[in-house]
Amino acid sequence: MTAVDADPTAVAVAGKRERTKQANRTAILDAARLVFADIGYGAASVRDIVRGTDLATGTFYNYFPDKESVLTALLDETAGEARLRVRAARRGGTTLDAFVRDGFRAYFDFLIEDRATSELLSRNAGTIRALFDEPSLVAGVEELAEDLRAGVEAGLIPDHDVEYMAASMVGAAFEVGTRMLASAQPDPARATEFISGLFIAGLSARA
Amino acid sequence: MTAVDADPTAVAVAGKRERTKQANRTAILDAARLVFADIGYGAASVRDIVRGTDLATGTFYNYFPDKESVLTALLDETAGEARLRVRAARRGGTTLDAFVRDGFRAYFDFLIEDRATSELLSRNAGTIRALFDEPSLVAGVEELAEDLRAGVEAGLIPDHDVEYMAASMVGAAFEVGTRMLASAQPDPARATEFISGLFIAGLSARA
DNA sequence: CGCAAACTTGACGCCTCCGTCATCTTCTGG
DNA sequence: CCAGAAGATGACGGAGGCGTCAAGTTTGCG
Repeated sequence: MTAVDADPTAVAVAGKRERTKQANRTAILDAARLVFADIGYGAASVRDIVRGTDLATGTFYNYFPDKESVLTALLDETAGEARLRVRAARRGGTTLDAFVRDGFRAYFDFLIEDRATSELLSRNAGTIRALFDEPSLVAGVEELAEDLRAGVEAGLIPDHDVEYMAASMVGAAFEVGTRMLASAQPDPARATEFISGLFIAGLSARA
Repeated sequence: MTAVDADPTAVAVAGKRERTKQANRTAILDAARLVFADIGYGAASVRDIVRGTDLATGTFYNYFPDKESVLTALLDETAGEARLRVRAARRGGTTLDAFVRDGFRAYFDFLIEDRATSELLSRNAGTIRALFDEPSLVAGVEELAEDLRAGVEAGLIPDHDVEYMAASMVGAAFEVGTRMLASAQPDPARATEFISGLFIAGLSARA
């Protein structure tokens, strides 16, 4: 905030008003991500979020009506991107091997790149699932199921129960990802190798 | 409580004092299981638990010092039993096939038998993991890892990364189990069949 | 420069939670 | 049957959360 203003030649890309608004919103989201990951969504209060910020209580309510809408924004903006990336990677492949490998790899890469969001998700997966029926990585299961269905129809993927395939892939990736992050030197290539081998062989077996 | 007292010939198996204590403790645990599953551990208050009971606030503190110790008791007493069952089933087998199949089957059976606990666990998995380092189904990953390690040494199980094997099995079972419970007529045999096939083939592939 | 609009601030009223404890009720052993 | 122990009860003081809003500050613009 001060450092940015220090250079008088810096042209205001947008009005100062607009820039501050953006900064405040981001500050709130960043603080919330930390708090939710740390003590969990349920235990967190709006005050906890505000405290992670240099804003006043009232200001919070200028940006979000309540705690839940902060979580929603967080999921839409950050986790939503992860979903897109994973899906794009998956759809790039034209073989079972590529479909599986590229999808998992994109997911593990994301976990490492944005650990704050990873922690938010793993800490609050149950709550997120309970709170919304639709969204987030957790219910990205649906997307996987869709893609698997398409793959099965195209003859790309063996014809097992699509729901179960999706569930097992997401569940395994989630848990293996957590394990990977717990290590001192997370190695997404190794994690990808393990889990891809598992599913490629596992799914290739006849129904 | 009234019905039990109605029969004057019913011999007090233990003093009434003792029986009431047992009943109160159970009432608190039952209410807590429901509340935690419903709104999540973090959002739950001691009052919420007490309200699910016909006891007074003060009585709660005669049984547990705080919310956390209720969760601990719940996990020790109920989920602990699940872990034992799964482990016993798994260890009964002398082939990879039996090890995998029986373990998964015991887990899925448990999910169906004790749905209240299942929901408690899936809703609060993240919190439980964050709260304790050691316990519960969630960290039953450790036990699986141990058993897998033993299996690998005995030549029963192919030599992949044990941590990753355990993580992927637990993660996949968790998610597939959730899916199974969501169905109108949960079929543990079908779920077991799917996931066993996946892992038996997937793990049998060379390292 | 100066004023209106936009935004921030934090104190306020209301509410719920926490853990305690004096008091009342129930049980038990003699 | 009774006295004393065991336990249940719920009101209480203290803490902190919620969402609001009057007052103050900053920005944009003519």
